[in-house]
Amino acid sequence: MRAPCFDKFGIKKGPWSEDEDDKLRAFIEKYGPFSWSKIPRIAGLSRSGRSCRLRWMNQLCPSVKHGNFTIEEQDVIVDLHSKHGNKWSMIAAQLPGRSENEIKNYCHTHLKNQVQKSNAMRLRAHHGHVTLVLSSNLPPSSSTRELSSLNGSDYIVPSMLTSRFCKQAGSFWTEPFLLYRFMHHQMKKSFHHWAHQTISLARLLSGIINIIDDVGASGPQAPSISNMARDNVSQHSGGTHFYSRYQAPSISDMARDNVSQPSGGTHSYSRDQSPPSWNALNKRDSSSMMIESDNVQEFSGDDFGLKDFLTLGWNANKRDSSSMIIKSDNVQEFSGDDFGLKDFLTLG
DNA sequence: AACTAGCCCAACCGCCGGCGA
DNA sequence: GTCGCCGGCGGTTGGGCTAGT
Repeated sequence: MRAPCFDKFGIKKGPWSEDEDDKLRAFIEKYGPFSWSKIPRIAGLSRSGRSCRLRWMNQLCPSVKHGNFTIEEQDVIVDLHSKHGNKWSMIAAQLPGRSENEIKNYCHTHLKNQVQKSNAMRLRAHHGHVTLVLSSNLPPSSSTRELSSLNGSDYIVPSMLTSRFCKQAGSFWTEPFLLYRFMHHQMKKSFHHWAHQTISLARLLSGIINIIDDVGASGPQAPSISNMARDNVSQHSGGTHFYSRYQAPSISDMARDNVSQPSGGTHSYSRDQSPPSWNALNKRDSSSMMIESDNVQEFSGDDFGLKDFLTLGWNANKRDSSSMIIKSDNVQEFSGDDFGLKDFLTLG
């Protein structure tokens, strides 16, 4: 909060005192907000009319609700924002008791944070169901505090699982809020539908949770992303720090170069004809964005299922997220020519 | 315990449109 | 027509607070 001060006209700025609040409240409750420019003088406040208006509208008005947004309110915000953009007053009009400033602040913090953390996903045990929501694509500078926002029931899923949902990711980089809308209104719904309709997959997902839970509870902790950044460690695997010179094309590069997302078994990347290795993909940006498959069951099949994938030594914990959290004791299995992304994708 | 990073949010600011003189 | 005032809107700031190191 800014320290209280007076401008050259003697107008006070900065936080409101209780006394000022009382004066403003008493005045408006008695006379109503008839003229903001006159209120401060008549009410005996050394404030600008605009300041009084803001204070009343955002804090003092009895109809203003304070506290966390409910899930329903969040959904409304996401939906309306996706339709109307930064029309805070319009959004606020649909949320009785919420000021536009509050909604604006909410969007600036929560939604943008979500966008920054956009590429991997996490599984969440939720009312007995499994839901899939986006988790973090955290840059190396991300603080552990950001990571700590994952709650205890969030589990990180190998990024390959996210691929099914990334076909619609093309606009993520140009219109970030679409991502959030997509998260809540398409992905979640889509995943519910998909998970419930695919019995084997549902079993698989349940298995993943159990595996991750077991491993995460007792397994070794992956290094924090901040520590990895500090140590210039690009990837952690089975206790060994990987330093690779190979750089997979970043998603932002792909967006810049207008490279289409690989999809449906035609997995290609025009800037680099050889498919990047799984290892390399995990290094930068959202590897999962580049992994695409229409046939998710291939991950649960006998030839090479996700369960096998996990039991090959993949591990996860609850501290970090996205690919950082997934480590492998057999990472060589998934890199290089012997088992490249292409093979991985075409298995089935 | 001290330090750091960054989240949170109240409050400020500039801009714009409406309206009356 | 235009000038100034006012209120509304959206963007930005800055300091408290807190979790992580």
